[in-house]
Amino acid sequence: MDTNNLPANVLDPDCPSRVIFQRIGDKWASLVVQVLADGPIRFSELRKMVHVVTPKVLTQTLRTLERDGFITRTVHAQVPPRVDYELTELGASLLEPLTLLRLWAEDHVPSILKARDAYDDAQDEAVIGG
Amino acid sequence: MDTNNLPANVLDPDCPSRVIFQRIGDKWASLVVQVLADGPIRFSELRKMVHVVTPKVLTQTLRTLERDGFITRTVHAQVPPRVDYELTELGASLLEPLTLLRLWAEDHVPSILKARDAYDDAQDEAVIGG
DNA sequence: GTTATTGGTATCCATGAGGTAACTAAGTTC
DNA sequence: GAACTTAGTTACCTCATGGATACCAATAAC
Repeated sequence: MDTNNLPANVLDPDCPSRVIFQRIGDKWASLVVQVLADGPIRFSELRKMVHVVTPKVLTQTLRTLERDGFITRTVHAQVPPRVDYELTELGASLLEPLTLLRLWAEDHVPSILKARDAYDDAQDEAVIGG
Repeated sequence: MDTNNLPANVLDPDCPSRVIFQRIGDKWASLVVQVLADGPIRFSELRKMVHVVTPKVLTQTLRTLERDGFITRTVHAQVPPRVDYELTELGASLLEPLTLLRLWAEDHVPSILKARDAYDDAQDEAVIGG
């Protein structure tokens, strides 16, 4: 391992990649990015798409994504206000790995639910068996 | 949208794929899976690899991964005890998308840090400018 | 009988993530 | 002048996650 060239390593708690890796795993951030895949969208539309997120939390999520360079925020001088959010090139580049992960999750739902049932049954038997 | 055939959709809060998608984003789970990529490993070794995780939290993470069918837990009848954790086929299949995401994160660390600096500078100027 | 080892568990506690609800700006409509 | 609109902000509260610490079981070595 070449520590001079700072090899990024998610397992190192001091490596920025670990922080970034976990930011991607954020409850809302990755969902927002995937909604933005269909093009620019305004705040209220986004709220509807990402079902059940409070304005406060959505704002927090969007600010963080903006700060990290994943999205841009465009305020239109209108009344009532109109604000559009759009993926940057960086944000768009995240779509590919993120989509693969989403597809994996969607594909393996049955396997995981099955594993859970089997595990829970085994637990029950262990308890009954004493 | 065909609701009878249950099209998996991460954006639907009631879809199991959303839960699973977010479990992958768990602080420790995805890290553990990536460590297990190198083959079976015992509890104490795992703790050293995933740097700074308390035994309680590691146990919780491992139990959840086991329940969801990502890993197996093998207890050897020895004293002192030896417990090995190993990826299942399901868990191993997650490695591919997860690795792509990790590589993305590691590759884009500089871009993100740069975006952050630019954003913070802009914020500072806005404050100074009044 | 004391100590060391491994893989945990039990208990308590602090942080913070996220939810609720009310409020604001600013112009348009009624 | 009251109400509606969008895109938030603010204050307040709650609950779960995760951290710190101590302890335990079982046996072998000393």
